[in-house]
Amino acid sequence: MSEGVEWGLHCCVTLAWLGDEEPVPAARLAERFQLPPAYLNKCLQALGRAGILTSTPGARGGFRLARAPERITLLDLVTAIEGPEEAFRCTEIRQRCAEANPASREFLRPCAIAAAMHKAELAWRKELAAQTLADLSAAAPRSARDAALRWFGRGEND
Amino acid sequence: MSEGVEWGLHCCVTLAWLGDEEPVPAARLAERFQLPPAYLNKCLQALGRAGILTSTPGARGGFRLARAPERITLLDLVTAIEGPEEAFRCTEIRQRCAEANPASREFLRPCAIAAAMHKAELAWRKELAAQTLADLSAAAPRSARDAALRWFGRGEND
DNA sequence: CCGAATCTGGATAAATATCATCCAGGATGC
DNA sequence: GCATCCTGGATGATATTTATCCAGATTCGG
Ligand code: SF4
Ligand code: SF4
Repeated sequence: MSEGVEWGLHCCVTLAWLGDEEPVPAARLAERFQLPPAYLNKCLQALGRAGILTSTPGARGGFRLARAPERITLLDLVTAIEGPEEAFRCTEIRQRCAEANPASREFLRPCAIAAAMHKAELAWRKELAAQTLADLSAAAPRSARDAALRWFGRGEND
Repeated sequence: MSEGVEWGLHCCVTLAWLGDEEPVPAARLAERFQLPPAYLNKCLQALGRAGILTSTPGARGGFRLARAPERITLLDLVTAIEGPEEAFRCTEIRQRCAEANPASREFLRPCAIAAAMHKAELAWRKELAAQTLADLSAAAPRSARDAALRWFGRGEND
C-alpha cells in the first residue's frame, strides 16, 4: 500500500483538529511531518479530486476538509490515494489453458478464485468504511491534538 | 498484490483435483497456464517453504499438496506468496513532528490510525482464513475439473 | 553406476511501480 | 504589483516485481 495513505490520514486528522476556519498550505503540513512538500502536495491534490479536501489557491490559501469528519470514512481516503482497483487483479490465466475453448461459456462468469478474493476485499472495505475521520481524531490522545493546535498557532482561538 | 498469488491459487486448485498420488513438475504446471516456468517455480518454492506444498526432487518428481485441501486456507496461500507484512506500513511520521518530544510516552503505543488500518486488515485475513482450497475446487464447475484431469492425463484413474 | 529429470537457491537483469522533484501557468489576497 | 499557493504535466531516482540463468543436489530408471 502506498505511503501516501499514511500521509493523507495524518493530514486529514490534523485538518479535522484545526477546523476549517482557514485553509492550511500543503507546505506547512509537509513541514509538520517532515515530508517532501512537492510530493505531499500531489497526494493532497488526489484527495481534492476525490472530494475529500477543498483547495483554495492564492495567498492565504491551502487545503481544508470538504465535509464534516463524521462523513469522511477511511475507505474514502484510501480509495482516493490508492485508486479503486482491488488488490487481487485477475489476469485470466485460466483462458490461457492449453486447451482453452473460446466457445465455452465457462470463461464468462467470474471463477471461484476471483470471487473468494473479492469477498475478502469487501470485508476489508467494509471495515474501512465503518470508521470515520471523526473516530480517529477522537481516539487520539488529547495531548496530540493540543500539540498540533499549538504547532499551527491555533491554540488560543479553538 | 503479487501476481504469484493467482498462479499459486490455480496451481493448488489443480493439484487438489489431481490428488497427491504422484507429484507434478513445475514445468508442467507452467505449460498448463502458459506461465514463465522459472518464475512459477520460484512461487512454488515459496509455497513449499510455507509448508503448503511438498516437493520431491529427481526424475518423476515435482510438487504436491502437503496436506488435505480442507486444511489449506486462502490466507495460508496468500501469506506464503506475499509475505506476512501488512499492507499498511506505518513509518512513524508522527515521531518526525517538529516538536516531537522523545521523552513522551505517547509514541510508544500504537496510534489510532495504525489501529484502524490494522483492524481492517484483520477483517480481510479472517475472510481469507475462512475459505479453503477445498471450497475453491468444489465451487469450480465440473467441466473445469474434468478438463484439467484430461489435460494431465489422469482422466481414467481418478 | 550412468544419465535424464527435477528441485534449490543465489546471482542477475528487465520491466514496472512508487516516490520525488521541477517548472510553467493560473488564482487569490494584500 | 507581488508574494503566496494550488494545478498538472514532464521528468528523474529509487524500490519492487517479474523473469532468466546457472551451478549444485537429489531421485529415478535402466
Ligand atoms: S480462473 Fe479466476 S483467478 Fe484464474 S484467471 Fe480466471 S478469473 Fe482469474
Ligand atoms: S501516528 Fe500512527 S500512522 Fe502515524 S506514523 Fe505513528 S503509528 Fe504510523
